Amino acid sequence: MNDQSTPSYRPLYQQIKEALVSRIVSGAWPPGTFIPSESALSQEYGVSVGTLRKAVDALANDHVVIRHQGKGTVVAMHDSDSSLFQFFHLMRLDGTRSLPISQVLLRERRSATVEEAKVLGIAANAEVVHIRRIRVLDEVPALLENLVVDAARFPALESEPQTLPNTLYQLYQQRFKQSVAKAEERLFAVAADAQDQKHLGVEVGSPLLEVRRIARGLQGEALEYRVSRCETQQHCYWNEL
Amino acid sequence: MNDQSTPSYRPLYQQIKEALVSRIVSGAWPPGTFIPSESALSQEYGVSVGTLRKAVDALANDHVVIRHQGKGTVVAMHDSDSSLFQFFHLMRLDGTRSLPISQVLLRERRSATVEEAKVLGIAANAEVVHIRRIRVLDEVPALLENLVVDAARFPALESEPQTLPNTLYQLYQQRFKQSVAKAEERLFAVAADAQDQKHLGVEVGSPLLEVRRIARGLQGEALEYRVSRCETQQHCYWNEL
DNA sequence: CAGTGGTCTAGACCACCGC
DNA sequence: CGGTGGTCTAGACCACTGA
Repeated sequence: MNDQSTPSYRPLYQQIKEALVSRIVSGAWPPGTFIPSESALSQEYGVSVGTLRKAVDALANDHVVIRHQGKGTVVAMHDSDSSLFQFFHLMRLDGTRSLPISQVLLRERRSATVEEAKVLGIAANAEVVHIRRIRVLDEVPALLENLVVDAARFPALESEPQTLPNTLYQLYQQRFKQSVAKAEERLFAVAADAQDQKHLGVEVGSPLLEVRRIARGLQGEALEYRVSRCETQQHCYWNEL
Repeated sequence: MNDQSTPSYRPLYQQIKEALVSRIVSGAWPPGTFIPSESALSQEYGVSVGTLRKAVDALANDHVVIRHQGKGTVVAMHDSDSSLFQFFHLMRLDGTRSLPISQVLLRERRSATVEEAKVLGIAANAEVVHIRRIRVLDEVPALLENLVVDAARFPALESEPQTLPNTLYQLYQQRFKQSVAKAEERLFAVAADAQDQKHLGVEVGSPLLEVRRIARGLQGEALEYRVSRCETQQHCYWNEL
């Protein structure tokens, strides 16, 4: 919900939500740390607990923060089971899900294409880091991923760390202080080309599911543009409405 | 009264939410009608306004009900613009969306297949109504839909009404008192067959997006099983994470 | 046990709608 | 103007956690 049409009046809890987000973005509360208790925060901001709760509720709803009754509220990390599957919608035909392991095929720094620059919101000839990898599920190549990020936002990603982790968003968060908070995906059915044949072991021309994802940070900035091609004999893309 | 000392603790607002849902399901508040005001309902249930609000908030979040500040809260109808697109995730490549018009190709009553019976939760040889239609977007055939519903739950749907409306969920709600509240979709990439060629005008073997949807009612019962095949040259499937 | 988040209350005031 | 939902308060008690 994003209407800035009425600058006249803004609910307190929304202002506080944004204040909390910027404190997280600033690095004052790194992922994995517990934020102050609700009563402490309500005193700090000079509002009632109920109002502060509404702000934190909104953050928890956006998966920015995770509540734990009796313990406290922790800034979401991209390695907790709960958030691992937020951006991974492939599942086996029987409904079970697990994360694929990955094998990097290409990793380079180059100029952005027109499309990439537009999606990432960077200058026309700015540099990007391009990673291509294949992801293996149940010992079968399931996904061929191509992703680009702004090289200025992710410095030296083309060479460091030497080996890339399975879950890149975790790396983005820990090494580059960039948390992926939401994403938009557009899905297409496409015909496999020679590259798909080589890496996924499918016939040229056979149908593949192509997922084009724009991953965004806590404040809506585009962080990554990712195009994945997936075989849907063993797996499918799952969605709840 | 609010005693109900349940063995396992359940928050009051959840109990009230369910009470409200069953009143909607029972037909006491048909879609489109305004439910009583929050203060009236809080008195009726003997709880504070805040607690009742939390119940209604949950309903609004599930799109069961729509709030209108200054007017009241209305039971969701499947013809309001806001809910029309809840279950329709196809959009043009430029991001705009509109609803397709439809043309019925087949409409019959027959025995359920094993898969259909399992999905709909009905007996192995129970009867279903099967509707096949083609949906046209921007004057181009975009979707080939096949859907089945339990014939017992939707009596005489195979023949009445004589002409089917564009938005079937509206018909389900108005004529059969069955509101689709949520759905699960599984997406696949498939190769077009002769039937797809005939109706969508694509080459046999060309890639299509297949969407298999289970539509569920207010209390989770499977109402409809729908398999759609879609051309993704002009359109794509859109999702937000 | 003290401290956290989760529920619930009773009331105040504000923004909005329709008459 | 009265009635609706939306915000906010101040405080109580409950359920859960960990030392």
